[in-house]
Amino acid sequence: MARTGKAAAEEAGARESERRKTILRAAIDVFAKKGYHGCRIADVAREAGVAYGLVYHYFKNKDELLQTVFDAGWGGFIARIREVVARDAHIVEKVHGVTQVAFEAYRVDPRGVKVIILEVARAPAGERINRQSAVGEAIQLANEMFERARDRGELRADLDPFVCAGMLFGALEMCLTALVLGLVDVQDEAMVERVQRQISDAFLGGILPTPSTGPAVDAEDAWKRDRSSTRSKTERRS
Amino acid sequence: MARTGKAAAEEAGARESERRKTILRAAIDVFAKKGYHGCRIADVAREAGVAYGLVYHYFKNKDELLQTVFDAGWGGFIARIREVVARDAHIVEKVHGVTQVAFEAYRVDPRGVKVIILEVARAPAGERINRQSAVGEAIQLANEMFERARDRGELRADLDPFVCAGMLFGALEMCLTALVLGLVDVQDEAMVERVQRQISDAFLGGILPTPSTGPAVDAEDAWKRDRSSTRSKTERRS
Amino acid sequence: MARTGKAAAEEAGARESERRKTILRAAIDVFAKKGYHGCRIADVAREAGVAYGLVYHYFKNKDELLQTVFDAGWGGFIARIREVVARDAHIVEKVHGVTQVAFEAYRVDPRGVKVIILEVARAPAGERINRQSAVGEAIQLANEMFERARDRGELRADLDPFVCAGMLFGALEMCLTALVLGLVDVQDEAMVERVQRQISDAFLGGILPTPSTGPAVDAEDAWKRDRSSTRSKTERRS
Amino acid sequence: MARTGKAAAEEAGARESERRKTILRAAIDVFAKKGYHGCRIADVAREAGVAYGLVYHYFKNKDELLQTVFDAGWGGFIARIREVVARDAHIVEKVHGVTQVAFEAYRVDPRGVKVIILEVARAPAGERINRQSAVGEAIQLANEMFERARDRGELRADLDPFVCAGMLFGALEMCLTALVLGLVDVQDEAMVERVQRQISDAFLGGILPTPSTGPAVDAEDAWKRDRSSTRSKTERRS
DNA sequence: CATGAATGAGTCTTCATTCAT
DNA sequence: CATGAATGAAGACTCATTCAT
Repeated sequence: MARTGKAAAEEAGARESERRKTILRAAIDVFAKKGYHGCRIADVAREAGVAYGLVYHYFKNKDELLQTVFDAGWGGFIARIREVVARDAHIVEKVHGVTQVAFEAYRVDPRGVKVIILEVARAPAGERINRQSAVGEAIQLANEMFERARDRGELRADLDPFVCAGMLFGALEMCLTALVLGLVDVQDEAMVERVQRQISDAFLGGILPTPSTGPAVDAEDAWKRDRSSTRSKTERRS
Repeated sequence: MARTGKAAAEEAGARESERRKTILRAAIDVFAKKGYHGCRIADVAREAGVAYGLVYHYFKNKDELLQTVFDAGWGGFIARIREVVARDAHIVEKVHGVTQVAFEAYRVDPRGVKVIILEVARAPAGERINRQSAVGEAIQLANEMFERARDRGELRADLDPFVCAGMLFGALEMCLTALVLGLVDVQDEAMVERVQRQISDAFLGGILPTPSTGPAVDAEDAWKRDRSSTRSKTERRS
Repeated sequence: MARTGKAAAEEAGARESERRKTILRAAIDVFAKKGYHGCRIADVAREAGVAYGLVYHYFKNKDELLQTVFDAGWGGFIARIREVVARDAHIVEKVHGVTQVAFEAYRVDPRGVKVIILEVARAPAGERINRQSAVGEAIQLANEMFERARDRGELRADLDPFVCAGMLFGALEMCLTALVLGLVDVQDEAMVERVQRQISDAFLGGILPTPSTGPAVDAEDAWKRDRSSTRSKTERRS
Repeated sequence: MARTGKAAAEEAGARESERRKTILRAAIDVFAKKGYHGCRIADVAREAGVAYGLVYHYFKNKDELLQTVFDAGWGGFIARIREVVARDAHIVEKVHGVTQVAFEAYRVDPRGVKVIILEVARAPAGERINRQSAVGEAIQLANEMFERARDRGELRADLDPFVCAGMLFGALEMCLTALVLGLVDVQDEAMVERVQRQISDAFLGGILPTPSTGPAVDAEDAWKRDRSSTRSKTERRS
């Protein structure tokens, strides 16, 4: 092939990739702003500054667009989590690592995280995206991590690894949700940093084996005394 | 009581209320099965075994249906949470109380919880339900709880109440999500009980003030040594 | 059930059927006027004087609409043909019967016949309607008819029943096409009658066993003499 | 001939013509396979192994593509028919000639014939191709042929030339349709030959003047006795 | 109260056609 | 000539909502 043709092709390829990225970026922004169901392809096209039909040149349909957003974002996230989990390190380091990955994702692309959390991470039942490959996948991964930690004696003996996994990701997700939804004024980077650190620390404080029995003892008694009364108050939801 | 007009009217009222409840119940089930956007009014009507248009007798529109599901479920939940928070008790008891409320809701109506969590708790931006009255409301409530606890010295000094709130609800929500999505085999009530207990304990272990410095110290060092390398690995999202 | 409810239901049922028929009729007319691909659902709705969406209340989609037109028209046609074929009668009577059925269909609903012939009878390959259940079905039917006639000695011995079938339906279809397309001025009913009679007669004249060898003999010689020259002229289609 | 510039130009021209033919051939095949409306330009391009836009270099638009297919195929067909009609020969020879032309077309390019028959010969009303230049044109041509035959006394006196024309082309078209649609196993060339011969013979048997009154007489009586009953059975189309 | 036929605005999706390279 | 990215008009289809009975 001639030099020109090749160069042109490369340039075209680059431009194509450019366009595709533009559209994907626009989709993330629009999804973050109006939600998946609340936006039209036209919105994405307008946001991307391209013609209506071009979206369909790069993506089969609206669903695939969301899928791609999901795959790119969540896939990268999971990959980094996996890398942390695979390390041969103490659970303390791993928890810090997971937390770091989650917050770094937020710092790099808060709107992307918003879409992942709000639209796909727990996509409503019956939707295209399999939740077991989203939340479930993450939990499974963390589950393995905590299982190994337990086997190495790095975990409180009375805790199920699966519960630890749920708690860690739950804490991360909910706190990021709070940031994402603007429930917390994220004036400065320091604040985010601070939240991140607290999550790691508090979580670890709860799951590491405690040499001394700790302070939870008497509290437990208070709880037991109160429990039945609380329970009886529960009614069925209409 | 008279058995005449008044009784008839009551009976009629009761029957109406019955219908309404039937439809609401059907809505919860259908939302849980196919998601809010994935179902049609016709689905709700079929599930309830009533005629198409009857849904509109009892509910202004599809949104109000979801709102009502939300209000009934979430409203009740929040009310019970509020009751727990209002108690003059140690934070340990309160945390146990909040956890108990959440799990009791799951035990009583798992599908209702599913809908709340998946459909409305963090309804995508631009949707009818104000998220600040969902997740935000709960977090705010817990925030106050932890603030008071901090003021009473029941909380680790280095923790923001708001982070504690996020962590608690995050842990609860994620673990319930796991149950709700069937990620965990919920063969028996004992398993649920066990998960509930672990969440309380682990969470409390992380947030209560520690008399002894605890075991986290050397781990922290390991973390600090590793941190920068982890950080540098973060790449941009496409 | 109360008298009123029943009457209302019946009335409603009748009205529904009425609407459905109206739409079907409109579809036939619009298909006849603009062709299946050339018309929009909106055209059908407008022609029927109903709202857009109502078409979808009675028919799953555009295709089903065409299918229904086809089933109603062609199904009835085939049924009548089948009745004629089943008669225990001389092939002469049967051919007259088949011809009569075809022309009667045209007299009763020329536009319906037009749609059947132009749009579905030989729907282009890859289309929804299986042609083998259209043209093929008719030919198969006639084929059986002529097979029996041959067995009874009512057919020229040198003719394949299948060819007879093709010739009969071909003649009918082409002549009806001519009428339908307005290639012939159909001023009066007498003209149509006349065409019908001629088709039967000429066709029968060609397929009935000839006592005397007839006049075709020397013609055959002329043909043979000419044949090779004609053939050599054929070129390939680009 | 020089081997320089002129040859190069010719070669270029030939190559262009080659491309054009490739595309046209691809169009015929794709139309035959999926129908005109059922295929996209992309399908044609893929089949031809050329780029998307190249089709538009050689053909103004999709319609022109079909038009060209039609013109090439039908035009050639009509031209040959015209040649046969123009001969100064007995109607017997001419009918054999017309039949021969039709079948030869099928032998040379069955898919081309398929497209002509299914897609354009009776293009639905409102379509680009004027039907009077397709079926109508052929019928008109044959009409003249039979008119002349009638004037020369070569035709049964009671037949309209126009009906003869319709019957001949109808028989040809329907039998070719049967071949084209695979309704008949066309294992061998002999079968096709056989069908061709039978059509000519049977058709001629029906339209040539019969010296003796022939065998149709009593059949006619049976028909007349039966007719009214058949007629009364006609019902309305839903 | 109940019913479900009727309405029609809102969107997705397709695909012929153009155009810059 | 060739390519295929870009355009956008056209139209099928959905489904929330209304309304007459």
